[in-house]
Amino acid sequence: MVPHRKCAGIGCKLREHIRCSDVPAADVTRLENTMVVRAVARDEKIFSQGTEATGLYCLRSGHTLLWHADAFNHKTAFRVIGPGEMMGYRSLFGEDAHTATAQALTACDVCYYPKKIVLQLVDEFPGFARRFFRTLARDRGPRDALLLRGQHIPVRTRLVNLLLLMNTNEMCPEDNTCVLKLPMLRRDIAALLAARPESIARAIKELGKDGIAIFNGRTVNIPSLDALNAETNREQLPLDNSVTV
Amino acid sequence: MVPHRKCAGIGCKLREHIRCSDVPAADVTRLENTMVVRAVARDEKIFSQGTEATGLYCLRSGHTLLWHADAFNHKTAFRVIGPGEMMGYRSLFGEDAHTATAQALTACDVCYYPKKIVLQLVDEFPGFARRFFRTLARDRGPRDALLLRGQHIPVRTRLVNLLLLMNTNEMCPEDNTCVLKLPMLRRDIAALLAARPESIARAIKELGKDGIAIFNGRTVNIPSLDALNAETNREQLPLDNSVTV
DNA sequence: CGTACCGTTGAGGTGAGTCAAAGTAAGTGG
DNA sequence: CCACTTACTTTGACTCACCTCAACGGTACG
Repeated sequence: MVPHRKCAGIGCKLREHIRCSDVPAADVTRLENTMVVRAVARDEKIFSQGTEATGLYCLRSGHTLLWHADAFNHKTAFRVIGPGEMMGYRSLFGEDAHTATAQALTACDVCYYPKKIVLQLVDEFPGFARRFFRTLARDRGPRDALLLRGQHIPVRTRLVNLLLLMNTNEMCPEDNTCVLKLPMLRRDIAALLAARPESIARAIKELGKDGIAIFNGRTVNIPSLDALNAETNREQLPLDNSVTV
Repeated sequence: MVPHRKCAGIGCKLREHIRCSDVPAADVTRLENTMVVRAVARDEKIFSQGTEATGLYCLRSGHTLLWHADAFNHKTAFRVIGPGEMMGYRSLFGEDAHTATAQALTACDVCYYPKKIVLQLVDEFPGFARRFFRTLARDRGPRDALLLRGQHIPVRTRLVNLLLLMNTNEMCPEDNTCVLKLPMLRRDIAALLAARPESIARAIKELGKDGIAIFNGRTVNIPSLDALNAETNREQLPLDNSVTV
């Protein structure tokens, strides 16, 4: 697999924050020493809704799905976390229990930073805090939700939005075509789009028939990114994806 | 009008943050001096999607609707801001243009704090920053959206969820009944629930017929809060509403 | 006493959910 | 390597909640 561009160099966004902030080497070492890396198997849960937030998680590799379950266990996925991205920071700073469950879509390597040291660094180093504020404020969750879960948008268009979102996270040639490998099952796509797997299958069939996106298992062939873009009328919003946060 | 409990004493959540933090009196005075209070008429915009975020807004009185417009101007409301609540902080810290428009549902008094001084205080006083982190992390927006806009939830239930959310913001007697005055039009309710005004009217009629919530213009009579709660199976999530943040 | 907007009601159409069943891929053990 | 199990995916028929369009009633305001 081609290494993700956000993985190149350093590993995860938290360390990127650290590196670009006014944190002395001694504290960086302290952070590194308390960090734990854990290998997580597919379908395994990294943290669970309702449990206490004890630290910060960061994906070194793999993909994770964040979902929320309501009172009668109706699961609603709202975010895909890719390599280099952090998760669990909302509950950490909210001082609440986790409001979502993080479940591995693929095998993952997860970095874990204990709450105590993260909060210490935030308190002591304003530059670090500022970067964190920015990440928190730019959390893509609410923004993505509008694109992926708005019911005035048909399922077909929501699926296209998902492809475009996943595309910004993945390698893609510059020649207006693209081959994309989705890390999730149909039922996960359904949970993300607030639809049923059957509806996803039908939308996939339609997109294939129209030559917009040809699905082959989890591999998606996109003959023309322009045509894909034309399917949706979303505006281009700046995303918090770049290496230099 | 009965004064809102969050308005009693100090006025807004930002000043509450300040008061409970380690900020010296001199800096508090500095903040007070740069603050501007503006009277805003119904329907007037406080800030607009796409414009630069130059400061922080806080409602001293009145209600405001936050909505987002997509490329073809399809408006989607996602949050009602009540007295004492802040808005615009997401764009402020994200260093992005506003991704939503704030429009007054009723006449409002709005406090405005320039970006510069807010960021200064955040940098200088960790206790203040910490409180802000908490507010940012606990932003009700994403959470409310699940209750108000999930399409697996019927419009009738979404309307009940809205009543329950508005209820936590308003005065309400303890005897299990409640009279609620909604600050918005039917079309605003529709925008919040991602539905059409006609569907809202039909849901209102149904709730009245069943004696769950009797609408009379913008006044809603709720004979039994228990019955209203029984209409929905939402879990009780801690809200960032209390005066002592 | 219009004009304009808001709110309600009705009739009809449809996208997506539900249910059931068949098809396909992916493991597992002999 | 093949039977077998299991889980995932797709398809079809049916249903329904909500949307659309259109008309009408209410209320505020000049």
